[in-house]
Amino acid sequence: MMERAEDLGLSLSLSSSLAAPRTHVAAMLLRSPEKRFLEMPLLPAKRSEVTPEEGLRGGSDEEDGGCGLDGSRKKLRLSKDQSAVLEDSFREHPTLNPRQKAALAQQLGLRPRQVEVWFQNRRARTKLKQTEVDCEFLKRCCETLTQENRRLHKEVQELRALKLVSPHLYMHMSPPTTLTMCPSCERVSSSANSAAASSDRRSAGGAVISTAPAAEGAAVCHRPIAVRPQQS
DNA sequence: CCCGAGGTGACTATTACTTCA
DNA sequence: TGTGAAGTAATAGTCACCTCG
Repeated sequence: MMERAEDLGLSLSLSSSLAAPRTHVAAMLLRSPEKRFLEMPLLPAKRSEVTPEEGLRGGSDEEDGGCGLDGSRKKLRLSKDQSAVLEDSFREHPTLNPRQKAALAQQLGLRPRQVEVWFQNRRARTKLKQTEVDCEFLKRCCETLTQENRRLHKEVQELRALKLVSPHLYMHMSPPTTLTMCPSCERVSSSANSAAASSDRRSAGGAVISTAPAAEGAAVCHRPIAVRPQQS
């Protein structure tokens, strides 16, 4: 965009220290076909339409480029050391200001544009991964809630059946011990307290959760208003 | 040796924001 | 003070290359 890759005739090379085959990757780098373009003059990629003046202008990163003579995209593989430094830096601050970018580039023997691209990709891929994790988490939440909902529906049906068969027994039995949470006020209530809570509601007007079978399995908050005794 | 999947460097298009005339 | 153009940075989407099983 702003930083155009029209740096004609610039060769892409790792600094000598980084080129040392200390790692598997670096070693491979030196013997693989990639090596050929590490020393290859770079031309604009699909930007063959770049005008001569653009080509000479040179972007803010005048070391831009990255493609071979045939116009294909050629990739530099970062060494483990370089990646580690970039990772550390990313953990510290996921976005770089120009000075940090330049410093990192110098430290790693890369072009600022490469550092910039690395951070762009890192942000994008981190976000993507996080989205996947979130999605997975929400899926599990959904499954759990669906199961819980099913269970509550079943419970309601059983209670209704019981009420029809023997109302006397139903009147005197202790309520189910289900814990429920009001979706609106998020107060958790044990339904064993519901009877007391009902009377409580009448007297104090506080928000309570109705666990009456008629609630169709959904916890309903009879919340007139948060009428809690003010603590003076 | 071939092939597909996954990782990753590089690029383009788009959008949002800032600055300045 | 409001406004449009230009510049800049970030992001989304994609391509291309490479490695690995």
